[in-house]
Amino acid sequence: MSKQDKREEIIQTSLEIIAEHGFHGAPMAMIADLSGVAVGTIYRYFESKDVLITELYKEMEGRIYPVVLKGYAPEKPVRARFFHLITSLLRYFINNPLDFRFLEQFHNSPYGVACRRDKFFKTKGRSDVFHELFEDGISQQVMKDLPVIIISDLAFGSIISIARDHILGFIVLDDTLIERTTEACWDGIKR
Amino acid sequence: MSKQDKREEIIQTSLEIIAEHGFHGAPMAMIADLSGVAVGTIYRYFESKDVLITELYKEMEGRIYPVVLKGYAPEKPVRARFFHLITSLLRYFINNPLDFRFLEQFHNSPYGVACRRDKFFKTKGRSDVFHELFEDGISQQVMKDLPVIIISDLAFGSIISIARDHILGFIVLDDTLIERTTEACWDGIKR
Amino acid sequence: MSKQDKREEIIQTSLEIIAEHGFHGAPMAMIADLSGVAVGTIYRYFESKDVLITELYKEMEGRIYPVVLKGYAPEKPVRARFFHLITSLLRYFINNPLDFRFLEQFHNSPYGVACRRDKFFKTKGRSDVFHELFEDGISQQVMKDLPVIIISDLAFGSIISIARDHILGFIVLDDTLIERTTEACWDGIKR
Amino acid sequence: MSKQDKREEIIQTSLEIIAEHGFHGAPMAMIADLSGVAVGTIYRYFESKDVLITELYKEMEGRIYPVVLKGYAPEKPVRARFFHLITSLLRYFINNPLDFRFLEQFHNSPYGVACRRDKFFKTKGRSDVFHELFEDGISQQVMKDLPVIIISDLAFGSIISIARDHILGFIVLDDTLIERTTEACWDGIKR
DNA sequence: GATGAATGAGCGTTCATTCAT
DNA sequence: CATGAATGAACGCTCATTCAT
Repeated sequence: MSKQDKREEIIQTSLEIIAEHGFHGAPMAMIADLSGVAVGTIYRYFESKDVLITELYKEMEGRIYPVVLKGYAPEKPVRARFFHLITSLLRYFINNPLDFRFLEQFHNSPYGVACRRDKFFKTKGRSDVFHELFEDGISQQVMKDLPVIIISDLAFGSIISIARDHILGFIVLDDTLIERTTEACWDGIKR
Repeated sequence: MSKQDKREEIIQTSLEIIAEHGFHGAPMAMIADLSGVAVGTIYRYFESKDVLITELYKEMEGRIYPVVLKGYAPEKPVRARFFHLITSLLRYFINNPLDFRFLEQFHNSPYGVACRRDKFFKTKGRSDVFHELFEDGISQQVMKDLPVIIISDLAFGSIISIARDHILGFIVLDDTLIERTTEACWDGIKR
Repeated sequence: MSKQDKREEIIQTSLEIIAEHGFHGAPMAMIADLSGVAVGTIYRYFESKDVLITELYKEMEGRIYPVVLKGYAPEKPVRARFFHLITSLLRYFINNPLDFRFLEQFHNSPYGVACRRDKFFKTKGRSDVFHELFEDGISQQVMKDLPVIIISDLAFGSIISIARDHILGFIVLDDTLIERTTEACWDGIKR
Repeated sequence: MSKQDKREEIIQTSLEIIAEHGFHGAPMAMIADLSGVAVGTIYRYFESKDVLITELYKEMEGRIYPVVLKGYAPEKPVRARFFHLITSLLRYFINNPLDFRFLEQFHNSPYGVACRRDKFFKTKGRSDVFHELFEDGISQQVMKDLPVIIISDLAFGSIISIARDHILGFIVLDDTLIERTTEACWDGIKR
């Protein structure tokens, strides 16, 4: 097994265990076992459990962005872009429930809060696609004149809850439901 | 100190510590210390830490419901009732950030998932105010014709995210902002 | 077993293991085992291994001082006082080889160096018996006009080496040998 | 880099790290890193860490002896020889504090005790310069009629303590102080 | 020979839970 | 009933040593 493969294996196994059992339910020894490596080996790839988790998060971002942005056309109208991003994200979560569960664990933890705070303060200058979209929407008066962060919460809060319920098996999201749900989100934020 | 008082004290202290430091950051010894009782005593009132946490959650519900339902008039139109419930809940979270932090910890944990699952299957028969409201809204064709659970996610997902950002200090919700935010939520689910 | 007894037991066991195997050769688990308590129990009495070791050192000082000072008469001439202290100390080490071995381990370790440094800087004002004796000796022109610390090294360095060799079994110190050795030490520092 | 060079490099690096951080503070990986070789390579030159340390000690002796013996004239009187050896040794320690620190670590450890014991039993037959000097001194009735080992402790114990305090910065030994200190040592052992 | 990734026993420490007082 | 000292399994992490390349 190559160095890259082993790193990948550890990442993937950690993802699975943490997604299923949470951070405390994922001892390094268990991750090692299920990864088929010795405990010490993990520490060759990740300085500490904290670092492993943080890297796992970065990995996650690296996986999601390309998928969600595939076919994204920044020149299209705000509404179309919103639909593209939201349905893509929703589909990603549906297709990758482990990623979703991990992200939930992550965001609800010291790491996540720190990360959120970081983003909040650092994004002032640069911008991610979502932020950009919301700012466009507001300035073009297509979206409500509310703080970006609230627009963001309205949209993400909703679809994350919905994704969660789908993954827990409380609803089954098919294409029409995804469409109509996104529509509802749009209704919430559009002017 | 009476039996009830002692129980209350333990519940309250647990709430504070868990809200601030999370489940792992709240050892029984610390809870005991700050509650002014012995560790063993906690086990007279709660079979285990798990039970304590679950009870804490029930306690929480018992506190929130009365506050949120205060002045609630089931005979009023769906829209008015929605506004009442959502703004009340939002205000409750704003005024009781510890409760909010605890609930977030709780929902994002094995307990929370189990609890959600329980509720989902048991609520089939009986009904809570929110459920009832959403069902009314849908059947009266005031709300979108989507599964109740999705309507619910649209509304709650949003306002929970917003409450979180307020508590983390990323936004400051004043009365107008609460009003306009609720309005946006309504836009999302109204037909 | 009383609380005091248990603390005493842990102290004594630690002393024995550390004296024989050094700090690294004395894992908490081994100390616990031989003390007849669980690992966790040690942590009720000592915050950490570092603290345990530091306390052990204080304990040691508390044991040695009274023994060495027994019958010490500050009004006697310098030479007599020197003989009293040095032979007492030598005898103490001979009778308590574990204490001696521990002290050697301690002094040769981060703890010990820090402790030495502390003493060096703090003793400027107050004074221990030995310091006082050496200062008296120098000012009365009975001892050589060298820095106190050098006088101290001349005396202690010698008798510690001698005690070590006795404990290792390379020599057998009897009363006459102790007497003559002390005499030699005295010759080294007397004017 | 030649085989000899590599060995030398490992020895020197180990010395520095161990002198500064002690045995536990000197992991093989760190030694390898700073030596510019791979961990595995060290094991080609030294069977184990224990062996490395023991060899390091031998190396040390090999370095000190020539320096201390430089200009040593066995035909000179005992006193002159004593002065030569003791001041040379003291100067060596002052000029090579790393060597001194290492030797202290070494002597205060299982290795050191074993080594001392070895020497004690093996030196019975053959003899080192110091031993020889002390035996000469005693038989010529220039030194006190005490066991050689005690004479040795009187001298070495003192100057090692003094060297330590100089290296720790508690005193500053200049030429006169070295002279007077050696004189004091001599007073201790001379008849 | 040299390499350094892999190993896993072992360490110091924590904390939910028990039970003698 | 209340207490809190005692327990020991479990955790994150280190590092001397091995061995495939």
